[in-house]
Amino acid sequence: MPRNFYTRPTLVVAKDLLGKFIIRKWRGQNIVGKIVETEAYIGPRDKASHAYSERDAHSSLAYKGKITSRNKAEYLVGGHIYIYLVYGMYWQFNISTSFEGRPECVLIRALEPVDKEETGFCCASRARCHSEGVSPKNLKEILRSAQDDMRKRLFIPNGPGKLCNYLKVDKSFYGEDLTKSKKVRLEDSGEKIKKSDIISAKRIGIDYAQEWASKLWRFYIKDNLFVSKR
DNA sequence: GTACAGATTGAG
DNA sequence: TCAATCTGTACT
Repeated sequence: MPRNFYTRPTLVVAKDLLGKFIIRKWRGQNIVGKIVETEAYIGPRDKASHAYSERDAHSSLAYKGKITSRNKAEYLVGGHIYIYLVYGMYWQFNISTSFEGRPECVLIRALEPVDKEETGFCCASRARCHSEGVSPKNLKEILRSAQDDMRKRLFIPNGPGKLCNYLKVDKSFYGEDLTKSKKVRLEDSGEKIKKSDIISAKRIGIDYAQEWASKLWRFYIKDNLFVSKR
């Protein structure tokens, strides 16, 4: 995706990211996932944002926010990777949005695994149904068994920490430019997600953020099986 | 230097 | 419901 995709308003980007492919080049192969769940963080007034600061939130310079060694990638022009560790063990993959100097970003919360076929991309779940000769009706059962198989390796990218494991990304991707990187990029899948298939909900794990905790800034594709559990 | 909470997760 | 696990940040 080009720069001007990422520099639009953060809530627009967060919704528009649904259905896009993340393509990670790793050891000569492509690891691909379709984005199915996102969350917007709009600092520094947003108390859930890492750019929030009590001191700056109400000043006329409130767009500035605090800058630390952890959150400085949030301030880069849209299209850069902001990645950090939570709870001492899980990486969180974010994409900066808006202009340089504006600490706004989108957290990627879940992907649907995608296989790259000779004919192009297709969804792994569908490919597996096809190869095993089962109807999509039995998809849930298949996914459950696949999940059992892979649980130990956290390979199912249905959560923000798990998708980093799936994509093989870590702190070394901090500040990477998605429009230029040779290791990871975003691509339009050609799939247009209908407005009625985009669900808005409260963001997860930020109950401390007071009035900002109730903002409906989490977006996911309706009925998609890879949306993180709640 | 030290204390402490956290944009999660899977097990029980 | 709970604990694993460790870094960034604030504060002494």
